[in-house]
Amino acid sequence: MNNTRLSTALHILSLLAHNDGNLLTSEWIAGSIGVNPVIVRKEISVLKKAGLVESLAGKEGGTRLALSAKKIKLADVYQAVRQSSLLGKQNQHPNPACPVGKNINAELATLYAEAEQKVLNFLGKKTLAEFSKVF
Amino acid sequence: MNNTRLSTALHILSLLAHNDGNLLTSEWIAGSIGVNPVIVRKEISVLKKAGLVESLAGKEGGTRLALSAKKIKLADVYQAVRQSSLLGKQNQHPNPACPVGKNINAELATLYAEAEQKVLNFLGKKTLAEFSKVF
DNA sequence: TTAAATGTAATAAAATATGTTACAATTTGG
DNA sequence: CCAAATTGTAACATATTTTATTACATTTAA
Repeated sequence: MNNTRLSTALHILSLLAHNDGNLLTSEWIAGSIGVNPVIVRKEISVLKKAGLVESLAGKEGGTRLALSAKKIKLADVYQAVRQSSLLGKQNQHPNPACPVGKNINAELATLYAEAEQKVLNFLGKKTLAEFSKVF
Repeated sequence: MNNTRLSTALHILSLLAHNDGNLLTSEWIAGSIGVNPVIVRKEISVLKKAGLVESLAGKEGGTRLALSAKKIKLADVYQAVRQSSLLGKQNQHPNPACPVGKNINAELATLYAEAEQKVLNFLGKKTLAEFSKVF
């Protein structure tokens, strides 16, 4: 997760939470984040697949939350944008002739999954409403 | 942490733990991981600064643990290789004229630090000895 | 004194992430 | 119906990060 995707997603969702029901355009959102509107549309596409937002095409179109901000957990957002293991990639070509090389990736997978679960538990207790109420 | 550095470090340390006291060369370690020996030496350099391993230069040189595997916590390893926030980068150019843009990075920093602390707590309970005993 | 190792800088290559352009499809209002 | 504004997405370009490689000075044991 060495990228800005979760930050971008939380920024988008915070803006939507602050404009409850109103449709915001990707261009307007992009202006608040300071990125290209296409980046915003791509991230919105991901959030849409997760059922967190909905969009209307065409003139006067835009995006709004699909759920109340109280019902959106930060864990849902994380899972929507998540691409790879939190603690990193496993070693790519471990030597199967070595007892450590042969088994390390399975062991790492377990460890990383457990660590990630701790983060999910934490993020599962926080809602978008709480996160965005300070703005 | 979208890289293999923690995996590589744990692989190195597991090999050292399994050869208690013996000096292992970067070339030998690299052969088990399946990477270039210079990658191993660079990672060892980082682990050395953290006080986890020690090396001897010259012929018959190599690297060994500087502490018993029971005294090395996986949190120490994580902190040694850690470079950036676990949950990613903050947004780079948020618009200060927007209430959300103005404050989001501070809010993200707090959230990300708390999440990372959960991982540190988890990894602080695990030792290298436990992690590597299965090999 | 030679061979084998570390330590590290410099560079190259590969992989990821971000940005941009373009344009079809959709939808509203005039 | 038409023009304007928007989404959705593909294709491509650029930038950044990660990994690999080469080179070589330094250290140390036999």
